[in-house]
Amino acid sequence: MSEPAVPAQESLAFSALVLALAGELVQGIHDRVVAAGFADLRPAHGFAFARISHGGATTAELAGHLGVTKQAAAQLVDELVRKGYVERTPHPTDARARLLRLTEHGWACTRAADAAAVEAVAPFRELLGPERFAALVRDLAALGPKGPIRPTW
Amino acid sequence: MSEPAVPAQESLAFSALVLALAGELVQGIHDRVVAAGFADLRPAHGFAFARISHGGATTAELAGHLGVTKQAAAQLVDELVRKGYVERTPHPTDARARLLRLTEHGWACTRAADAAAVEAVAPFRELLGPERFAALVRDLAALGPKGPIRPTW
DNA sequence: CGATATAGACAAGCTGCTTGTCCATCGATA
DNA sequence: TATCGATGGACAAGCAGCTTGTCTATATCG
Repeated sequence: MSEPAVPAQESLAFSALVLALAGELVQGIHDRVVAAGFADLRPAHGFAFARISHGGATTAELAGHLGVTKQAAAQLVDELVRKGYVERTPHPTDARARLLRLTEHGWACTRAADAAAVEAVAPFRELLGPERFAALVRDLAALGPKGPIRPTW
Repeated sequence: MSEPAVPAQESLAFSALVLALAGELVQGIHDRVVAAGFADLRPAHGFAFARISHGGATTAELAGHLGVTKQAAAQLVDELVRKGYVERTPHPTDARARLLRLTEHGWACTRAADAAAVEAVAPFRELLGPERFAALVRDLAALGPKGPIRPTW
């Protein structure tokens, strides 16, 4: 075995770096979103917003994307509806289902989260410079990670 | 404002990619660790192992690193002790504190987790090739993310 | 038209984390 | 050395987010 000693170190460093970076991003984004006035949300809600804003989501569908049970998703949606971020509208073709849609407040939060993400990433971008940063994003994209899908936080 | 339109897109893509990648890594590593026979652990334990294996950790210290309360950390340590991964030893200079140490079983798990991380990263490494992957790791390291420290999952 | 699957809701329960309180011991200071 | 605030750790109670299990209404396929 002992052949890939350096690659192993590199791979370990890679996962540690990605995990550390993700933690820092989550924290940084969440802090800014809270500071922007959306203090009644937690990081985990981000993925739900992403899916709902994409359109065509039902509660069961959302549950699948978040990797949780329907009840957990229903509870989360309930909370977001109570807080005015999401509304349930009748589904055009399925009388059982309810189509989820962001309210204006929900869209405002989404915009704030996007701005927060850009701000949180800005120092990294400046650290590497535009070219190297662009290359970094390109290489990360090339890895084709299959899923925000699962929150895991 | 509208000046940084493309950078904004790029920054958004960056955070989305890092988060997606982190989720995939967590899942991939955890699955392999479970498959290696350590089924009684959850992803969140990883950070605790990392800190304890580093040496010199007490429960309160661990709590700080994990970003949770002392009680939560104490509970987690209790569980790891019960399951045979960690042992509490007397602290050499502080009669209040207990020094945390991995057992042989704990070290075995750490080795399995490292191997799992390397395996989980392998496809990415092959996708980019050794040179581009090394450059990627170098650039990520240059960002100097300050903390595994906080689990957030 | 009948059988099976699915969207969503209701109920109960568990687990991981929190806050609050307490004691023993440490470190600094008088 | 005696005292006092700070700290490591433990105990207790409570909460929030998630789970499994069950039910109804509707959809879809034979």
